[in-house]
Amino acid sequence: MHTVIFGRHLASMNRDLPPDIFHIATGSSEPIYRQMIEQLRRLVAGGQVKGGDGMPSVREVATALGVNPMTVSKAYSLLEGEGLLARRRGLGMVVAEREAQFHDHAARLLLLQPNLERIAVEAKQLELEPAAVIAMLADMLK
Amino acid sequence: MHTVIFGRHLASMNRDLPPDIFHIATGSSEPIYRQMIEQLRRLVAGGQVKGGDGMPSVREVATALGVNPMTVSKAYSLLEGEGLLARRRGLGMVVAEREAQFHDHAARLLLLQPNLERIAVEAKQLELEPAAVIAMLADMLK
Amino acid sequence: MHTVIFGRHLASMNRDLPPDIFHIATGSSEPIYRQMIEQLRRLVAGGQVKGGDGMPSVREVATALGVNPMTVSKAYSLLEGEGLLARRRGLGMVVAEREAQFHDHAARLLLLQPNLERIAVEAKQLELEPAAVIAMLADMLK
Amino acid sequence: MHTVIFGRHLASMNRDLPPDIFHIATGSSEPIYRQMIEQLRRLVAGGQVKGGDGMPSVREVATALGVNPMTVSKAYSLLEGEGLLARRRGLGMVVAEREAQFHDHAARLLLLQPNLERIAVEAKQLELEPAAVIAMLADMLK
DNA sequence: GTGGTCTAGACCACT
DNA sequence: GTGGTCTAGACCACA
Repeated sequence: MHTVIFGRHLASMNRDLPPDIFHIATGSSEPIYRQMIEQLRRLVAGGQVKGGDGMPSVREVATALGVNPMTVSKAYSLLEGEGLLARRRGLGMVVAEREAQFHDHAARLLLLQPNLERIAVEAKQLELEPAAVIAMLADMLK
Repeated sequence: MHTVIFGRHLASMNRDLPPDIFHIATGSSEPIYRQMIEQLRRLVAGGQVKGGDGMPSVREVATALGVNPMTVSKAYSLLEGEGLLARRRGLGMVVAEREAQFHDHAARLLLLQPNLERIAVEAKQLELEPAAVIAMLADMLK
Repeated sequence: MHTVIFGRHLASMNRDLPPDIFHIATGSSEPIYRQMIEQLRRLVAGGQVKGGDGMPSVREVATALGVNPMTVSKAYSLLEGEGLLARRRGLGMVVAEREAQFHDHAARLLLLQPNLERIAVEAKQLELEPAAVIAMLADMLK
Repeated sequence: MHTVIFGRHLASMNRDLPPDIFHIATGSSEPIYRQMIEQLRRLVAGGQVKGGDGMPSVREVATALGVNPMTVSKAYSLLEGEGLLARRRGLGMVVAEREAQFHDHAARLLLLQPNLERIAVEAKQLELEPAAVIAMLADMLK
């Protein structure tokens, strides 16, 4: 799969992530490449994926997901532009060391904040009881 | 705020709604017409807008929002197809009497459910403490 | 080409830039989309293109340059991600207002700095006389 | 800096070059093998490296730079094809005697010319004052 | 009309 | 083997 000829040249590459780290909802209106981007962002922020981890190759992911390699490539490129992935030319992509630091709990919570705010606005427009909304969310989080 | 342009004295004290009942985030990735549709649905379900209320004209809304009249027209047409608005020939759109009934609290909560579920999924991927997420939402709902 | 139906809906759109603002060296090893990106960055920094200016459409540029629309689209998308362009959905791209501010002379000089530093390193490795290098550059800048 | 590993006493006091004569920017978009080629060309033209000097082995350079030996080998092969390096069977590569002559100052300046022209073009697109550009370069060349 | 997404396939550069 | 670039063409959503 990824034959290493000279062991020491990828000192920073920890492990190769499996091609099935991405889970795509093909029915969703959200573009495939965008689903991939947001998933990887969360995986990194949550610590499931660490800096230096070797990403599965574009072709591997493409076959695993049954999508066109260009679609995967687009996601990778955008993640590279974002600083989350780094290219090892001729070798593949790795999770960037600097950017992919653990976010602490507070930082991760901040990532959810804008989405929570949207919920709050909608709940108010619906004139819902705060307690009922909170109870529903609490139930889902179990 | 609620300036009445043409006093329309009909049965059951209904009002003419102002052109600024919609609040559009032009920067959002959500289409304008869809923002309008969902806002009106919530306003009706929450009771801020009642059956028989007169909608502002396409042109009024378009200028108030700085949006293409075609976009407003599209939203109105879809809401009409949905049964939430009704066309009164020569008089413009009014909120439909039959469809636009108060939803009770449980029904309104159901409208929020899918969005809450998205939040729950994201919170789990971020490995957030349920208590922290709930506390944040509770704070926003005050 | 760009028929405006209702004049007031694009208050911030100053003028439509011609499709030939880009000059592509097809022989270059530098990718087409990257040439476009760097050219627009410089045009904005230099003030030749201002915030609010309407970009020519993807299809116009593509035919003017004789390249695939997707190539132009890629450049536009990356420039949007960079904040230099903004999408007006259904209407096309405009130069972003916030990002596309005049750079003053000092700021523009900073854009050239890294490239100049590369030159300096190379000149030293070639053990060139500073005066000769400077004279050559001065001649080219006339 | 110039540590001699194996004293090789041949005609015309030539040295063994250290494995760290190359300085690679792995983050650069310029390919590693190309960086190596251009650096060696400049070092030879500038006289820091002379005909007959012994190049460090592929393996030495690869480990010193943390680069794949194939990459170093590719650079060496291309430099050999160019005539700048020569293969001494069983002894490794040496800098070629015939090709690796001092370039006089004018010839070396010519090597820098294309890069300077790129700078000039960019400076014009940025509408920079020639004097300011020249001053900045002069400062760097000190 | 606008841009966005995805597919299929070819070719290239780098390691 | 790796990713990058470009083309050609189809389909969609938005205004």
